[in-house]
Amino acid sequence: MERIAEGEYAVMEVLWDEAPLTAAEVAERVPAERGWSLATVKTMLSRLLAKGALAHKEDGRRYLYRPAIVREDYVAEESGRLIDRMFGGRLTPLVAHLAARDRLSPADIEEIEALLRELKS
Amino acid sequence: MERIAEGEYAVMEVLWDEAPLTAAEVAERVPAERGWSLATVKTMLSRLLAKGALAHKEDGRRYLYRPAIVREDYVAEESGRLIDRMFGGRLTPLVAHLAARDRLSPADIEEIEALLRELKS
DNA sequence: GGACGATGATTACACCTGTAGTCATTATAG
DNA sequence: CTATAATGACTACAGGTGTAATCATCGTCC
Repeated sequence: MERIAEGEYAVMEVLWDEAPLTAAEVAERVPAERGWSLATVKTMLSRLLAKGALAHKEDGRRYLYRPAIVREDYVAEESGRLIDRMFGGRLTPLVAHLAARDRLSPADIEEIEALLRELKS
Repeated sequence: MERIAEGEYAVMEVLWDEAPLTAAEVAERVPAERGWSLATVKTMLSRLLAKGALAHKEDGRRYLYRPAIVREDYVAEESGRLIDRMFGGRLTPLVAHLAARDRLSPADIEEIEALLRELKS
């Protein structure tokens, strides 16, 4: 599975949320902050097709695009990569790190504890 | 703080671990899997200097390199970026995700629970 | 004192990425 | 039928990145 770039990821998000879509529909749904032209979105779509991250089906003279990779898999790969690089593959140091940087509210802590309790049962 | 590329990060790791070092010493310590020549390491060092991620001190006719940014800060930025992009800024979904992908052993769960207990006190 | 080795600086180059513009084709509106 | 609009394909181009090679300089060994 080839690497997906930051910008391309924005396109994937759109299609993971709703598919299939035409290029124009994708362009409409990309977050406005990107300020992308339709041409830019089309470039992204082509590159993602070439990378095998999207699939397409002909619909008359245009394409309907659809994810060819599962979001969960991609997210797993990316988070795994970060945790491997920065935390020696261990999640605990990441949690400790975020806690130390005040990225964890008491509510977060409660929530994670509840999740872990559930995992054990 | 400018962005540090994947390869450059390997050099930062070396210097976060031990500093100051000369270019040759850094090259020796870069993980062998990279298979980098000394020239490549020198390029990395120059770029990191230009980005302000490293500082250098002259030692005769060579440099001693030393990190100019704190590892904790960099790691915080990168993990924050990933969590924002993929988990809407919340840590809980990340933990849930890793659990669902069997990246959490019972020992991990224990460890995180202990950490959270400590955080609450 | 001249060859040699180490060192930072400079240059090289292909590939990826962000950000489009242009082109050929075809369906469509009038 | 013809002008127009939509669409994918192709082209463009600057900046970042991986991966070096080359160059100029300076200290050192014989």
